[in-house]
Amino acid sequence: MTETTEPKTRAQPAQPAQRTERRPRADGERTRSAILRAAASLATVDGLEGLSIGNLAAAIGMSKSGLYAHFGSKQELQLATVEEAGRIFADEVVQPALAAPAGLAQVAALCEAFFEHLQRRTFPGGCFFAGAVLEMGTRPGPVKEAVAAFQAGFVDLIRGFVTTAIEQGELSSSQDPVQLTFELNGIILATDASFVLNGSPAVLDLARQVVRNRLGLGADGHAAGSGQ
Amino acid sequence: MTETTEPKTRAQPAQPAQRTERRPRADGERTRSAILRAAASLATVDGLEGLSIGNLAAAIGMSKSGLYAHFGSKQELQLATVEEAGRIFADEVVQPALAAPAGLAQVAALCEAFFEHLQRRTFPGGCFFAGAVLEMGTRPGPVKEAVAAFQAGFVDLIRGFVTTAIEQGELSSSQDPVQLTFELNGIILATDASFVLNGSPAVLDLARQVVRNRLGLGADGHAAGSGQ
DNA sequence: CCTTAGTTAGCACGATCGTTCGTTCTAAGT
DNA sequence: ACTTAGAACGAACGATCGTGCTAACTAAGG
Repeated sequence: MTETTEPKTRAQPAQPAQRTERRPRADGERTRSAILRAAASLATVDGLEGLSIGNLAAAIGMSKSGLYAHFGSKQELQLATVEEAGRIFADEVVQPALAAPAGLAQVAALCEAFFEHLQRRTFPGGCFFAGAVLEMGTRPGPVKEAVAAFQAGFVDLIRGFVTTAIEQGELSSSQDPVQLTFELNGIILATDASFVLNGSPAVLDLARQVVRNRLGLGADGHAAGSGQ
Repeated sequence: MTETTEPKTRAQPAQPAQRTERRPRADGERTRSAILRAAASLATVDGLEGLSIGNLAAAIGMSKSGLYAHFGSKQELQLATVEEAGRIFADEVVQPALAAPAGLAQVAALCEAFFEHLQRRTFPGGCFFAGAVLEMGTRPGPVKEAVAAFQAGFVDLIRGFVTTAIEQGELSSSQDPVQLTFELNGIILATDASFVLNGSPAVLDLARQVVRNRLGLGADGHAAGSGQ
């Protein structure tokens, strides 16, 4: 043993190169990012458990052992993949919503950003976390915990937006933010399920209309009417 | 070749023992049922793809090859498992709803039957189809088609109930049955996701309240008002 | 009773799983 | 320039995957 007790743990990006311990090389970091991007995509198709080292290595054109060296175990790879998916989700869904004005518009922006996240087909299997929640929910362990934490954070985010909208009088104060948040989360899940199953973006228009109606917004601005 | 072209397909229970072809034995049918019941349960934990012949055989205490003889391939086992899950779902969720009076009460009864289906913990991994839809949605083939068909049938069922409720004047005719069905399906999915992830029946009460409010029903039947 | 055919088990196969090891190459710190 | 250690590789491991093949057992129709 040359140094500390922990053998391999990474995950401290904010370390001031103290003590000459654990210094990842630049090309390694680039490869690791490429691995995780591919892993997040593959996981939406094969699941986090169905994701195999061999397939993943073949997908990015490197050897199993070379890839494996970046993570000490499959579980570490899964955890890093969840992290990566969280970053992507934060970039594509949360950030656009944060850029919107607080209140009802922010709630709508969050939903819209999610729908565009699906429509843009960032992942071939729809929303990473929608699948991961149902897959890992029955598998206790650190991976489930990570997925649950992200999901809880997302729900908290929605509820915060909803609460603000109520405080600003844009939603009736008789509305329960918890219930409305639950409904919006349900709309999001139903949209993802239908989109994944049918592969058609038609459901996104339905979902947008449902969100507008539920939030008491007019039909987008101009063309109201038929829909469905 | 002794008879028809199809080599092994079962799935015709209503056959009058014609021609002395394909006569399954009583003990075989019992075993097959036991296999499928265990398969449906295991699939809600490991997924339809993660379900392995070895695990399943060990779970019911028989050999891999003995079990395998009941189905010619893993795909056939998956198809039979989806069928079995469909039967269970029809018994536990659809039937109670069909027993309710047509109209708004039937919509509520369907949701309530689903919540009780979860609460009773028929499957350790929550709703079979909620998981199967997201898992198989990205995997083209007969299994996905079977899951999609069941899901479509369930949505049609809800929409039929909703439409009847509107026709009977129990719901405003300004409501779009497609949109309301989408919302109810979303509530169901969100309930399952939360229940699977947290394992707590607390979310069921929230879901029940959300359904009542969405359908314009008073808080349970007597005390209207506060409800928060 | 005897025959027939559906069960079931045992064994083994090629493939793939996650994982380990030893080695080579190369980026980076001195 | 020399040294150090991360990065990537090929090969191989034990285990398990789905899938066959064969033989013993047994319920059921004649």
